[in-house]
Amino acid sequence: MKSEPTEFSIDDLQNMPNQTEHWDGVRNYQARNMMRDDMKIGDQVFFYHSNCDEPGIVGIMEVVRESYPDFTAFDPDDKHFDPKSDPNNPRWFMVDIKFNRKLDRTIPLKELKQKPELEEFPLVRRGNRLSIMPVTKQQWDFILSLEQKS
DNA sequence: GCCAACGTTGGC
DNA sequence: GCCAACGTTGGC
Repeated sequence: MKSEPTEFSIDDLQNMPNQTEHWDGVRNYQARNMMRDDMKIGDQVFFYHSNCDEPGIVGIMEVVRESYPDFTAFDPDDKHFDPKSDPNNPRWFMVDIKFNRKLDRTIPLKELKQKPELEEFPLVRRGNRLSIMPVTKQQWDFILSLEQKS
């Protein structure tokens, strides 16, 4: 899952009560579907910092609550307000995410792009703009194996 | 700040 | 249903 650290960083997550926060503001159908249909309690998730000095994977979190309506879509004062999302038939969903740990170092996007093992990983594919994307077990293990290097 | 690559919108 | 125009994302 991506977030701009100026908006919400892994430190912000770590400092939340219970180190837990709802992942609101996703307004893309593909990303929504993954939260709504695929993310289950106990699933491990990489936290990715985007749009910053060193874009990359910075930590690990865990799903602690499965899909429920993103209430920020109902609030006209909220940045992510969407008048088309009806509380009786919500368009947008979110999950709750809990801090697990920071990686010992940021694993930069630049480095991930150089790895033939990650050719199929959506994050490094051209033009990818999804803020949430699936990680296979193989990709997960490989990425974690990079943590202690260089 | 630029711009490529998308996704969404809305006229027809 | 097509597609041009527009808006957003996000690396660089």
